[in-house]
Amino acid sequence: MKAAARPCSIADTLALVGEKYALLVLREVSLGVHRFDRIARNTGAPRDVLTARLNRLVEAGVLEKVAYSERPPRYEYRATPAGQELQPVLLTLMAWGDRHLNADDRPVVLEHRCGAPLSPVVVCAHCGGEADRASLSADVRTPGWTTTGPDTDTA
Amino acid sequence: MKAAARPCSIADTLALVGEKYALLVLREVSLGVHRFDRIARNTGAPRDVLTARLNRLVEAGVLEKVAYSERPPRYEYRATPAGQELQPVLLTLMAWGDRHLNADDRPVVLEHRCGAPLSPVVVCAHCGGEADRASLSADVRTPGWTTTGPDTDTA
DNA sequence: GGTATAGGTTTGATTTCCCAACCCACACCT
DNA sequence: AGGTGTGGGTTGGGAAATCAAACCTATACC
Repeated sequence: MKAAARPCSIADTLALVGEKYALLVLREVSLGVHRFDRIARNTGAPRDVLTARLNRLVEAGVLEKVAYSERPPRYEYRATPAGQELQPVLLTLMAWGDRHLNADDRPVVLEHRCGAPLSPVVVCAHCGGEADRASLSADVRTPGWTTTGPDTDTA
Repeated sequence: MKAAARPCSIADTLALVGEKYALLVLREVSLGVHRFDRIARNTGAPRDVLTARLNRLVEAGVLEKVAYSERPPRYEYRATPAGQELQPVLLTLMAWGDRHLNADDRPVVLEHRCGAPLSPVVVCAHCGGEADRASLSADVRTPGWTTTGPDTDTA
């Protein structure tokens, strides 16, 4: 047996969208870029890799193919509701890069409906308080996996 | 010339933490697992890959090596402030996986200070309103790059 | 007919990833 | 003193993913 890793939704999500370019494809789609050629150029993904990513994301229900031409048959890629729910991941990644990598000039600035440039904050849906390190405690539900690792591991 | 991809903080951030296992390493550190062997087991990362990731994350200022023993010299890895600021990325990834991949039983449940199990929501720091697709508009600051691509396009 | 566009597929070279084995310095036990 | 265990890696070679460029199919445009 092969010493399985910790069961975790982060790992499961990354197994789907953690491959190279997958999240950049989602970025483009969510910016309104829906067609193969343009996604390829905007992300820099090789075309064969892009084909693989698109198929996988469609299969996973994150994107869907929508016909925009009958003759010749042509499709574009749009985010499903599940795909749109990945937007928070993109927002938090962007916020971190804006702060730590591109502090002096941000390549893209999102404007919120309220009129301000968006700085995204993660809060608790229940109380509205910020969800940072200090305000959270983990409840690990898999027997043998604590925050400090599996106790006396079976070798 | 080589048809550069869109300038973007998401891409820049992923160039750092988008390689395989990088975010899982961060997950472990943020769960209180700081040592090489245990991080290796809990993430499933091969040891050489883990060595490469840890060095890269230290070099990038996301993790730091802290000595916990002089003789023999031994180090553990801890998140810097910059590393702690990646927590929102982990939270949003986990939330998506909890909802779409592990809806029936979540492997880890985080409890917020308020007592409720955390469901993280991304809001605008300025007005506190939720930041979803409909409430955002993009301002692309790099000449030639719009939301529809570098040259002409119809949405 | 010739050219352009859109969305791929194929080919072959280059990078990563993976995994088992090995190494080193020390602690602990006998 | 010798043997065993632990922590934190490094090394080597094979498997898999990525890359760039060329190629293919179908249709529209001139």
